[in-house]
Amino acid sequence: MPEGPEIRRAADQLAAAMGDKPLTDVWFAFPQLKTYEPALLGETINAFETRGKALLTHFSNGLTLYSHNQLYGVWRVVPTGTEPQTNRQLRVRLANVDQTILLYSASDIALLNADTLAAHPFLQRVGPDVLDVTLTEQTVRERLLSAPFRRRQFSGLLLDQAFLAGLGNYLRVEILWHAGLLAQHRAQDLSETQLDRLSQAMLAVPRLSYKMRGSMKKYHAEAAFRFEVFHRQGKKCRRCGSIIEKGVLSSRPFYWCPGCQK
DNA sequence: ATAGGCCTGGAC
DNA sequence: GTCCAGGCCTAT
Repeated sequence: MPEGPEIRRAADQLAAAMGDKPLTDVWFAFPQLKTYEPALLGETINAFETRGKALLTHFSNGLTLYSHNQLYGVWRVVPTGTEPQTNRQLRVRLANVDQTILLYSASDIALLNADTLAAHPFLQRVGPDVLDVTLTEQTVRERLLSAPFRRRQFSGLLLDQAFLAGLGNYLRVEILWHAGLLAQHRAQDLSETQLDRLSQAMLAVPRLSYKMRGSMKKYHAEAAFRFEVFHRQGKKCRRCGSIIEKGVLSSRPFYWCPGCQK
């Protein structure tokens, strides 16, 4: 369940399912987490927080479950007592009397306290979250122009969670199309107008994706975020009619419109 | 900046 | 079986 908007949507669903009801079942697959099961039983969940693609489940006793879904982890919500049949590896189960949340396949899971949370290697280095409503275009613009980010090509910069948290490959591709920029460009070389367009797109595109309930059509068949270039190689750009191209940048698939992005 | 490895599931 | 993927870490 990959990029920031999808993780945040999952967090919303988990929060709605668990509410503030006490936990009646706590189960972890990993042996080193099993010792925490009794301590969490009867506790409640204070909040599901996201920091980019990391999900933090804060329990009422002060512990926090850190989980990162990488490319493959997935959360499910089911009525308690109706665990689905699946080939996926169950890693976490938390339940109250009504609802059960299940985390499958994720391998990057830890239980943290206030101290270890602050010291966590990923959380320590992530930048501001693009879905944080207090993050403004002005702040993004200043960050783009600050050292060392100003010298870095967008191909790598937009995937770097230390720059901004929550962007991933489809958002990188879509943001650069919306801003009309090439992945080889650097902030230090942009005009004022280009900087405005980029900082605007960096917030607007992920926020629109979140509003549209993410990009994952398999899970949200109705209305998903619409890609303009991602996975559209060989098709016509809806803005200029040019044929969309595909390549590899920062060892990830990259898509662009040669007519719109120069 | 880039390559390779890790982890897992789905498409083929 | 093979390859690819929306991620991220480490080594170079």
